[in-house]
Amino acid sequence: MRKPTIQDVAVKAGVGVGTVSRVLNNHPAVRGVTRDAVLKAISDLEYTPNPHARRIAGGKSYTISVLLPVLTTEFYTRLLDGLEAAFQEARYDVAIFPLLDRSRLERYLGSHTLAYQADGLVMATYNLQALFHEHRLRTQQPTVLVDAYAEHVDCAYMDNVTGGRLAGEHAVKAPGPIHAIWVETELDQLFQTRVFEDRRSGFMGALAAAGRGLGRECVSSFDTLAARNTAAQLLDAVQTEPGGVPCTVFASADLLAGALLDEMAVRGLQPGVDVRVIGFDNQPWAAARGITTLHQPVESMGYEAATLLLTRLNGYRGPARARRFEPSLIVRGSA
Amino acid sequence: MRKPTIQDVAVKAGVGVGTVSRVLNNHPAVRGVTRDAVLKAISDLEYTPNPHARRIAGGKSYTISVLLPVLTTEFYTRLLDGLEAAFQEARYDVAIFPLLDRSRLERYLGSHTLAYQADGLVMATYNLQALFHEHRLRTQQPTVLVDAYAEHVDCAYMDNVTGGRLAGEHAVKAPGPIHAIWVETELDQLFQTRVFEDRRSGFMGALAAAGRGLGRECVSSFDTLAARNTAAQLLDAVQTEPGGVPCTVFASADLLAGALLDEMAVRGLQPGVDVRVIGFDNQPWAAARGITTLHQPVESMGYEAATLLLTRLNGYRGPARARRFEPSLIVRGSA
DNA sequence: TTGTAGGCGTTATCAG
DNA sequence: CTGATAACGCCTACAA
Repeated sequence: MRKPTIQDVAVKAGVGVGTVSRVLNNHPAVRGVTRDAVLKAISDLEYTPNPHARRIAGGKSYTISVLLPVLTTEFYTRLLDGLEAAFQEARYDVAIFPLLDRSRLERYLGSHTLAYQADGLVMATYNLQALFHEHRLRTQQPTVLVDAYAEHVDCAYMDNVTGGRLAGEHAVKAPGPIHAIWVETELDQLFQTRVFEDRRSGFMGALAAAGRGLGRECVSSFDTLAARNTAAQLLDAVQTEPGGVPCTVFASADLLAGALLDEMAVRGLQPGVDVRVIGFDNQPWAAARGITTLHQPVESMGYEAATLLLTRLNGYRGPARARRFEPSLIVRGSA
Repeated sequence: MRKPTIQDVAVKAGVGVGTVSRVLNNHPAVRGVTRDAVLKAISDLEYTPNPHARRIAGGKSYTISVLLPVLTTEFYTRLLDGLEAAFQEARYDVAIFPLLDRSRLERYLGSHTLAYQADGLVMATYNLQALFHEHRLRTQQPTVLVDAYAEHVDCAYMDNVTGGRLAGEHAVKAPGPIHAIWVETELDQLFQTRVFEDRRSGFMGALAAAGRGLGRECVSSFDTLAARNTAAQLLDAVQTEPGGVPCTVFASADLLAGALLDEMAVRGLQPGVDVRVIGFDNQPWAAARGITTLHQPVESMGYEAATLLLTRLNGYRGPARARRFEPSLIVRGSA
């Protein structure tokens, strides 16, 4: 009852192993009839190729390492969906390395791990290139950045500046003061991301272009409690100042927007009327709560990132490419 | 500049490949001098064996799949530290599969993935055995549960009943009412864990043994905001009822205890005097906040789980073994 | 105790 | 288009 091999399939289909290998790899030079016979043998035998054997025979590992932060957001689930879809089509395996902490990252970069054995590397959100040079990775693996941008590296990134701008352009459509809540950025330099800076600069730009100024700015860490407290502080200020309501608040992440809506409900403030709320991310629950927000084509970004890496693996040697993805505004009741 | 192979090492050390292979696998029949020479060649060349080649030649992949939830808690970082330490010693690679969502889990179990090819499986916290049967995994891989218990499977688990009991025994040392805050368990049956149930039953047992009853019970989801709200509710009730203070509160996770302390501070209630607080987990920040809590030997549990799996891989065929680990009470100012 | 040779399941390179 | 056959890097007898 041992696992069937390519040999077994070849015998059963009455062809040579080479032919079986060809149909396995979608090689064009196979006659239709032959291909069908092989395919039938494969399914009859419930044959699955041994990945280790192809790794050793082909000189490639057919494995991609994906390094990503472990924020338990839907964002990374969707990102992985996009990445995995593309890699699976190309028969690559993906190994996920959650960056739980800094020392773990360094271990991943040690030469004994799977990360080292992989054919390519996907780095999400954080640009760890610098660190890679410190550790002078011997085999410079093809690398692609996703949800991050850097020069001289292939990357697929979300244009958060544009996202911020769209939010700003929507904000200025209404009169009244405009406020914003930003997300506190990580302290560790290594784990820094420019996402929220970008959203801010896009937003500010739109306001400036419309000749509008920003009222209050608050900063909150990415945490429900902190978000709620920040929302309360902002509303306290807004409610006590003359002409404070109606106003518009750009909450630069849906988590913040949700907390703001909660706090507004307590105070009897009506979304879209007393306080117009614009979020960011289009989280799954954003629709139900009627949050006007920015949707990000995350899966597409992941898919494209994977595609960029695959072209490198297939021999592309040209200059680094950058693929930009634009968030789109989804208008709902909150603004 | 290509990766050195076992051949290169053999040449450099002036021995045959067989000898190199033997020292690689800790085979006893190698002379000390020879071994040293080989070892030197290995480190000179910075040679690392190709795991895929090992797999295909030896029939093992030397890879372990670790399935774990992605709660970004220190708990899983420590657990992985323990697991990886043991596996590294045995020259096994570990591939981490974060269980971001249900469909992803099913994909991991698909026959093409690394998880399927691994020599063994570690499942953390959740017992997914049932699912495995549904999917009738053909190659029943050796599996070990960690931070979870089930019959007929090797497992290393934290005795949360004892942890709860220790908390209870500490709680009953003081007079006054005793309250508790529990963590809401996951809705999806598949992703269920008994951890919090166990803490509860241990705690209740200790109270019963001491002839004491439980006052108020609250449930909170594992989220800072929810925890804070729950704490507020509890304190509202406690402060308004006669003889409500001083009292003792068992917060079954440090996250809950921290939120409780925050809310107490707002109300001017003194920890350890007005309200005695007992947490659970001994998070890194628990010491600074003076939280009396239960420390869990998480690394040891991980290490032991890995060891159990390794014995299976080395041919152990006996009955399932269960290794129990006991939390220990750390008394600080809060109780 | 050590070296040599055969084989593991694929892919890739040839002739045909 | 297809079938042999030589790699790929390692492990494991078997022989020395």
